[in-house]
Amino acid sequence: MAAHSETNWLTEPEQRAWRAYLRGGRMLIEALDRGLAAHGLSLSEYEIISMLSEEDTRQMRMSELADLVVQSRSRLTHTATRLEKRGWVVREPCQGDRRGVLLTLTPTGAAKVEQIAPVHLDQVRAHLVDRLSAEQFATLGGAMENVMSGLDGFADSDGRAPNDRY
Amino acid sequence: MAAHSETNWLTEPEQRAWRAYLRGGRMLIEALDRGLAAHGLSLSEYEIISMLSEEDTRQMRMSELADLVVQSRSRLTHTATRLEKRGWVVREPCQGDRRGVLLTLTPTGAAKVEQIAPVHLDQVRAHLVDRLSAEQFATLGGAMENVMSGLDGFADSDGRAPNDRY
DNA sequence: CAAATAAGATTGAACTCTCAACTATTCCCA
DNA sequence: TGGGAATAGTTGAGAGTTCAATCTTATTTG
Repeated sequence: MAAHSETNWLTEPEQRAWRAYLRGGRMLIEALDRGLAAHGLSLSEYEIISMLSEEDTRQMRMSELADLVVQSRSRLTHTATRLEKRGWVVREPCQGDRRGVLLTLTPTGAAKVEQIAPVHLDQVRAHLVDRLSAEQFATLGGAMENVMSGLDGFADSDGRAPNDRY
Repeated sequence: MAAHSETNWLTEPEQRAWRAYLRGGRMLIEALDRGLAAHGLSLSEYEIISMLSEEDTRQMRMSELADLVVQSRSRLTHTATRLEKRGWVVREPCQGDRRGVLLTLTPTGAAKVEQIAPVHLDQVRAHLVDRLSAEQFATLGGAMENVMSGLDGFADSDGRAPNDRY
């Protein structure tokens, strides 16, 4: 057993796949972001109000939402403040836990989601779904679920890893 | 044929795959970014010097590099300036086209890439490659190549789409 | 060939995100 | 039950990114 730490480089096909993932992913996100920018919001802003719109109460705890959209709590705080200024969300106290804040979608915000959703969906189709076979897409989804489960709880919402508090 | 524009929502499994892609992708990038942050650089900075290190001349035109790593020219200009301050790259005039700039990896920069590459690779393996079957990973790569080719030339490096210049 | 247009890159101001520090509340347990 | 630790969220300053305008050099075309 070689005890030395020789680097196990990626194989040629692995290398290629990894590059495609990184570059293609960046291109996709950018395209979607620009698509939404034409309607006055960014992809991550859309994710936030869209997630809220799917709750039957139309509200969610800040930290829960931060985890869901993979943003730091601090970032969500700032973004929520901006969204609040635009009238799309409001903060409500969370009864039962006075530390908590419920970010709540306003009717205006809900209207915005409904207006944007079909547009955004078209772009997701055009750039992603329609470019893949059903099987490819399903495999992609499964793969990313694997990735997610491996990373679950990897870092908390403010960037400190679980084992960072020694 | 219904001429109305009713929204064709994603099917349940499509929805699930898309969400996994978005969330898993964000988690992955974030994990890799943090992994590199521990060594003093961000993922996108690493991408830049890593791409340069693979050229036999160890240099690349700004715009070509910007396209490769999917950053706007402006962003690359700023980032290159910061990398230059750290001594990892230098700008050189591009003979043959006096508009051009060749971003060039310094020996120090090359050393940094060599130092970081194995670390980064381990993280890519741990969070992505090792979590997927060979077939899943290959399919993922192929899928993202499809996405890439669909988006190729979709927007230039400063964010203006090809058909934006009317 | 001169004017117009395009391409390569930069600039600086506005905006967004990160990081560390901080307040407040709740949880744990001795 | 009280005090330490963990959780929820915010803050502000610094770092990074975007956007539109600008400058310079190449290329096109009338």
